Amino acid sequence: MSFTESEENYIKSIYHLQQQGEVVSTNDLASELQTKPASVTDMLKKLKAKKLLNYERYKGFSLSDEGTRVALGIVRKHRLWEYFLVHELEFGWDEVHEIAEELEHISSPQLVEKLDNYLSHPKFDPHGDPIPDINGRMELRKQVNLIDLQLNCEAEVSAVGSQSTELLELLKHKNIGIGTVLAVLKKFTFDNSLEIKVRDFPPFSISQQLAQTLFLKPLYGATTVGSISK
Amino acid sequence: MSFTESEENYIKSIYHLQQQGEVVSTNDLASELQTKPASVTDMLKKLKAKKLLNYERYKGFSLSDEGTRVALGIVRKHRLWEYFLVHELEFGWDEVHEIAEELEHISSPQLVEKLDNYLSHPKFDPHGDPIPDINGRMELRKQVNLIDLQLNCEAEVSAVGSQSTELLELLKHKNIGIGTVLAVLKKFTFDNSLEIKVRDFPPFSISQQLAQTLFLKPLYGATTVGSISK
DNA sequence: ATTAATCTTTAGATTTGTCTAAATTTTATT
DNA sequence: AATAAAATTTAGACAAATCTAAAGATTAAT
Repeated sequence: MSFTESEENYIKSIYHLQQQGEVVSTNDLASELQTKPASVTDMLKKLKAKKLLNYERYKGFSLSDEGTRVALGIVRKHRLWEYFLVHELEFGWDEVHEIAEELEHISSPQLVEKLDNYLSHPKFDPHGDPIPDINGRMELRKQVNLIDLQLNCEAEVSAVGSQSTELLELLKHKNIGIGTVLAVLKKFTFDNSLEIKVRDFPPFSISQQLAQTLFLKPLYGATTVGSISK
Repeated sequence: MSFTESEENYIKSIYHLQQQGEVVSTNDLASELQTKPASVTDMLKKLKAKKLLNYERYKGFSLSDEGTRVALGIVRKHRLWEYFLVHELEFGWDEVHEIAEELEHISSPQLVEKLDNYLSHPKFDPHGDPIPDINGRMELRKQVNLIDLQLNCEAEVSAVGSQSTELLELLKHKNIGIGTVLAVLKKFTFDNSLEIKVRDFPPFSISQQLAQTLFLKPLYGATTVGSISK
């Protein structure tokens, strides 16, 4: 079975929102896709009819197994093309997302496999996201300690190393929590403090002790700190 | 200005039909695009409104300079991708057309230039068709004797060197005629015979004497091609 | 537990590209 | 030149994907 570009975009967005943890809502999906909730509802019905989605009106929705399989196929194509654009064509890693959004809809399965082979089966794309194999399997993204995070690489806080009230108080004061997206701008060797930038806030600095408690994972579609997309 | 995939397909088809010499008609275009004449008329009006086409109802049409420029851009992308698919991804030259039909609609101009650079500015695609440069200029294609045809380069029989019944009998037996598309798979130096492959038939071999009577031109836009700059 | 606020869906319209069937224009034939 | 044939265009309809506006369902708040 084949799908329209629009259907594929919905499937991919649902997949990504599901990965981010929360239950996906019609409104979430509408804003992710830059469209209106009414349009989303229409498409949900189509995807349900094609058995890609578990959906009941007013009750929410999630990808079916088949929908997930399709989503992983699109993600595979997107990330392989990003890898090609950066490592072969010498694009910057911040320039390739939009182009890959087009390339991911090219349908030939043979093309994907030949490309994968040509690139020697890369496991991660230029943003650090894992590339699913032909069966949809991919390596888990490992959490990285903030201390070890690459400069200017956006990542999302996924765990904290302690639950102490003192730590939580400090995190709250600095507007950092699970899901916060940030990047390291500078590392100071004098005291191992870091200058970081949290989305929608001006840069500020944090201590080595604090940094050590924060674990992060790279973001899908991460960009330079200057131009926050997604 | 940008164009829909459908608009681009119309522009490209008009370009190709114009290259084949005759004046292009609504019916020709409809059958080329596997659609109906009424649909063609609708699109012609759209393309005229976008100044890509000189068109007056019932009087015929032709690409404007701007339309030609756009067509050459699409042809450039198509042929560069075909080159990539065959020479980098190791597709057979007979497998790449449909895939390139999709890839030619990817919009990024930067991608085209990086790809061209990556491939070291090839002048001809795997079928022997010339690849327009960024200004729409490309090398003229001349008729080539079958003896001189490059290996694995598809070409269309455009002339035979004799009208003898003996020759025509042989050509008929081998299913070769004007317009036949074939490629040379192998050349044998022992007797200068050639192993060739005619579309839709298994490969077979022909003698030096026969090969010498056959003149071919690479597929698609036949003879002329100027440059439309600016 | 009502009411208010929010979220989701329906109803009906719009745009793009297509179609069929009928009308119009051009061209070819007698 | 008149008429038949062919090519082209118009008129009206449809499917896909979207929109706005309004109605329906759920959730939150008093």
